[in-house]
Amino acid sequence: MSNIREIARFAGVSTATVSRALSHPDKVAEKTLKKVREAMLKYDYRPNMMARNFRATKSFTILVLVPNIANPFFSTLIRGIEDVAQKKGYSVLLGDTRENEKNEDEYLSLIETRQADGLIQLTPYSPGSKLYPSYVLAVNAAGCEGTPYPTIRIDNREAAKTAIEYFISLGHRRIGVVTGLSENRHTIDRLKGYKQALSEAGIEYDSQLVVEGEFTMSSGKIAADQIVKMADRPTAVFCMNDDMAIAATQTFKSNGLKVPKDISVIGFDNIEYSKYTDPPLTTIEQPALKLGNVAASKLIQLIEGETLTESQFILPHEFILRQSVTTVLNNS
Amino acid sequence: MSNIREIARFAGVSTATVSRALSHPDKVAEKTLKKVREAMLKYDYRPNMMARNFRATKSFTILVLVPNIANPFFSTLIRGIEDVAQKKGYSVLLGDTRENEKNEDEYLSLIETRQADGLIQLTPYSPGSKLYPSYVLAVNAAGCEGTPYPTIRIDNREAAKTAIEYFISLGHRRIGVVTGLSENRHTIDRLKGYKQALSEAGIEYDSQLVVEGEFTMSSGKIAADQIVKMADRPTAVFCMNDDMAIAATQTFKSNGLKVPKDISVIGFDNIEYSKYTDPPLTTIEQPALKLGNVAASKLIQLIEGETLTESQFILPHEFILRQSVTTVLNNS
DNA sequence: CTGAAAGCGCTTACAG
DNA sequence: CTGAAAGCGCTTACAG
Repeated sequence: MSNIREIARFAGVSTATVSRALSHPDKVAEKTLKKVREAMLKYDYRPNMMARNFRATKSFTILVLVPNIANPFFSTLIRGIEDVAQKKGYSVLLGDTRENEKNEDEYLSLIETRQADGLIQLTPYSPGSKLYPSYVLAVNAAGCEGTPYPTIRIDNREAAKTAIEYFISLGHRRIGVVTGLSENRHTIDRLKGYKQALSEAGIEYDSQLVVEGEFTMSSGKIAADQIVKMADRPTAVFCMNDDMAIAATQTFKSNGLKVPKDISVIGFDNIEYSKYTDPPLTTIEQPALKLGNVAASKLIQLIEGETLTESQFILPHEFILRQSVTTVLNNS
Repeated sequence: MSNIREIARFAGVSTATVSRALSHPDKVAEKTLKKVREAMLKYDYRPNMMARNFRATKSFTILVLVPNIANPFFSTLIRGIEDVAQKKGYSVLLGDTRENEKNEDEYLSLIETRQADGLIQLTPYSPGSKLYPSYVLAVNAAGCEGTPYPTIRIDNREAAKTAIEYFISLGHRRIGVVTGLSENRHTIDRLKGYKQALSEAGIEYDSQLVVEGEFTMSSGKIAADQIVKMADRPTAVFCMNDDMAIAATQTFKSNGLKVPKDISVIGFDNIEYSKYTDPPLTTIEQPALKLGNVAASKLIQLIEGETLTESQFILPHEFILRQSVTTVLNNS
């Protein structure tokens, strides 16, 4: 717990020299450097980063706001953020908002009070619902079309469209969808893709087939229960994330339906669990780690004063074909 | 981006008074308070917490080190930590070590350099493998027997024993176990429970039935593949976490075994996914949220100078009976 | 109740 | 290459 003054005294130099020995060793004479280093070793000196950062008016910390850290898509993404942040000397402050505005505001104050240099927002707001003061740098790692700040994301509309087109190619005409909350931008973008695929195939959009979930497993279960009871049940269901798809699949099965024979399912995210469901889940892969990597590196660029050449970074998604989908039975 | 001096100037008072208006409003005259508050509003003043914390030589930040944030048990636990931390005015710095020592050392330096006031370590080291300098306060939220610092945990040995005893009560005699890495303290404690249950039932311990995993799904799959090929295959398998149990179950099934008819499975943790496997997984619940709550509140107590009355906080676990276990077939 | 002053542990422009 | 000095934005013991 020694400070720079003690080291200076012991090494017989000024505090300025000790500071230089640490930050610009090339500007210090070899002999002096040696003395200083010995003193640091002897007194087990560690620079006080709170002082350093305060002096530099920079916290070297980024704030990550996540709606639900228990969802592996988000936690993997966070891992991607951390990898880059750590490499570049930044720490990650975590804020699990649980989609609660009060929580979120409290976390955001960390930025206003200079405890974080920038923000990576993982909740996709509808544009304008939350505008950040201009001195906050924000990157929306799992963003969506129309966000007011730089965004890293996949093409959600296109990805959803691909899923629906695959159903259609196998003969499905009644295709259900389990969405997130209707105001969620992911929901909006993915729903666009759903509608577009239907329309291009000449299938009429039927709002009865759209069931609102909340991207949680329990909501997936509730949605599936609802679908099971439908008079004219869909033969295929697109769930807007894997958590809901996993819960829905199990719910269908426990209601006596066979997946995919009676009802096909496609998820979204490709979390690791989707590989181990029965049947293994066909899904859309979001490159979670990569999204996090890019988000962190772009945010750090902004923090360090560079300007971004683009404001939308669209990473490729991938259609992951497994066994939860089959051709529609010709029983209609 | 104004500072306390500007506010003082505008309000016509000293910086000391502005500071007091913020931290000890009761010590400031009503009229003065009003002037100061107006100035703060007008200039959109936010105190610089880096300066405040630096001054107080306290970061109001706790560091959480987690081996694998993609595992929902850990991410839920972190949520529990955050809830309490936020309430008490602390921020959570996240360090995903991936069980890599170099990563971990880098994160630990955040404490030595005063960027965090304390540490919650979620990786259960074998005692002595990592000793922290005495000025670091540490709580091992998912700890184990024999850790050298205060620990919040369940009784891992007893929990594992319960699982095995349940198998035995249904007639199982050849009981396999998929462990974590053998040096992991959780592995050690849970293995003790396994052996104890066998021994009390007069069943001989057979090391052939112990397969080492790494608490990951992929390792669970590998372990299951190995079990499937065993000449004298166990009729029941205890997996030391749900991730491995989920992967093992699916691997057994894709190898043509029926779960639980051909092979029974019990997991550990009770992550949400375990409810939606087919069959739903019988498991041991760890109170993840609660573990996090208690860890955070104990650590903050330590940081704030209180002494802990105990050094081991053992929270209750629960046996969760679902459908992945059945009586042994009388085919032997 | 209020202000002048010192100080938290660093860094850096300046002068030598 | 090195040191004296000023300053980052706060807080608090002290005096009034």
